[in-house]
Amino acid sequence: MSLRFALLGLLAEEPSSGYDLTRRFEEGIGTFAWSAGHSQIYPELAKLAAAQLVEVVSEGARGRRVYDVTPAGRDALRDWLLGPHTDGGTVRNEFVLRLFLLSALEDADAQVVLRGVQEFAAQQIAVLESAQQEMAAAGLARSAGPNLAAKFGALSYQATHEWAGWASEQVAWRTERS
Amino acid sequence: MSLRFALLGLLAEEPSSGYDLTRRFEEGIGTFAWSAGHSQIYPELAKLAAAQLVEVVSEGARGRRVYDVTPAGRDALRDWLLGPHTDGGTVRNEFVLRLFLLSALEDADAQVVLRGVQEFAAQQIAVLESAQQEMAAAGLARSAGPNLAAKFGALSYQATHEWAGWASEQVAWRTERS
DNA sequence: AAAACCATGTAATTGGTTACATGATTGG
DNA sequence: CCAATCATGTAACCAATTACATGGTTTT
Repeated sequence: MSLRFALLGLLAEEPSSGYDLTRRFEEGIGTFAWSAGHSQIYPELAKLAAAQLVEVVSEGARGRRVYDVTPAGRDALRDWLLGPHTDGGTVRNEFVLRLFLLSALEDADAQVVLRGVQEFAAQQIAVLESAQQEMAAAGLARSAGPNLAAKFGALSYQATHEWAGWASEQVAWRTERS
Repeated sequence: MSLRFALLGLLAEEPSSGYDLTRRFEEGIGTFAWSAGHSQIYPELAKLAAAQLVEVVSEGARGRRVYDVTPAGRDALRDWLLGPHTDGGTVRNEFVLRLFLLSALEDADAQVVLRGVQEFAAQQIAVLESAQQEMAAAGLARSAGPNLAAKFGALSYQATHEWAGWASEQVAWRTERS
């Protein structure tokens, strides 16, 4: 079900072709929230169009078809976003899974991984912050979506960075005690 | 592939039955990293046993079978954790997806959701912190796994809380300008 | 005795990834 | 004219969820 709404939301932000949407899933939204490949996107767009939640608004070269949400699609999206989200849905995140399983490693190995994680997080923070400054400098044409995503990413990586530091201390403390 | 390693990791921390593992996926690891239902776990345990990465270490009432990782399983897990993790894998997180699509809502609606998110995050932080204090008070028997998870959760929710506040300001600013 | 919970499994369906397939357009 | 990229689609396979199915044990 989530893919439907991801597509509706992306189209609500900006009308796009299936190809465009595939690219957009490789950016912020794909890194932190949800991703999909083109082989999943094209059939889903067809279904959404059949349900009249999206429609083709222009056709271009190479069979390119740009979709936009219909008013019905906007309503469906709004209902979903404002509706009850009791369970938060299932989560799949291989990166975080690795972090959670670290305690299965010997201390020295765990420290190596934790240092790597910290480095990676620091690097990502730097990338996102410089991107944000570029965007701000390039004028006010900052659309909400990418901006929200970048901020979310920066804060998430900061949390990861801090966690890795804390975890590393815990492991060191455990090593000393033994 | 990830499920295999999730199971190996959980068993490395503590030998468990399929039923136990199902419950454990409903806690920290399921909320932040990876989850699975029993109908996926039992067949996967059978496959892991066939590959000699896990083994049955005891049988109890009601056909209960407790599994533990074998040395080969431990090696496989270690290789995976220390191996190259170039792409971080795909991410699926419905909660975060909702956040990313918020910009499709009208400002007033978005503010309602953002306030809800902030409240939820604050509440989760409180729950996790009190749980951690309880654990600390209950003595030193704090195993690494749940502890790491709780800390990760607390930091993640803090990031979410901060993000929601920031996003709310952004939306308010956009509202005024229009 | 009944309800709640422990404990395991399989089958049917849906969701998602990888591989296969084709062709147009643009830039160098 | 060649390579890169744009653009769309389907098929085969694997992963995951939901529904079906059974029975033992503990608690009230």
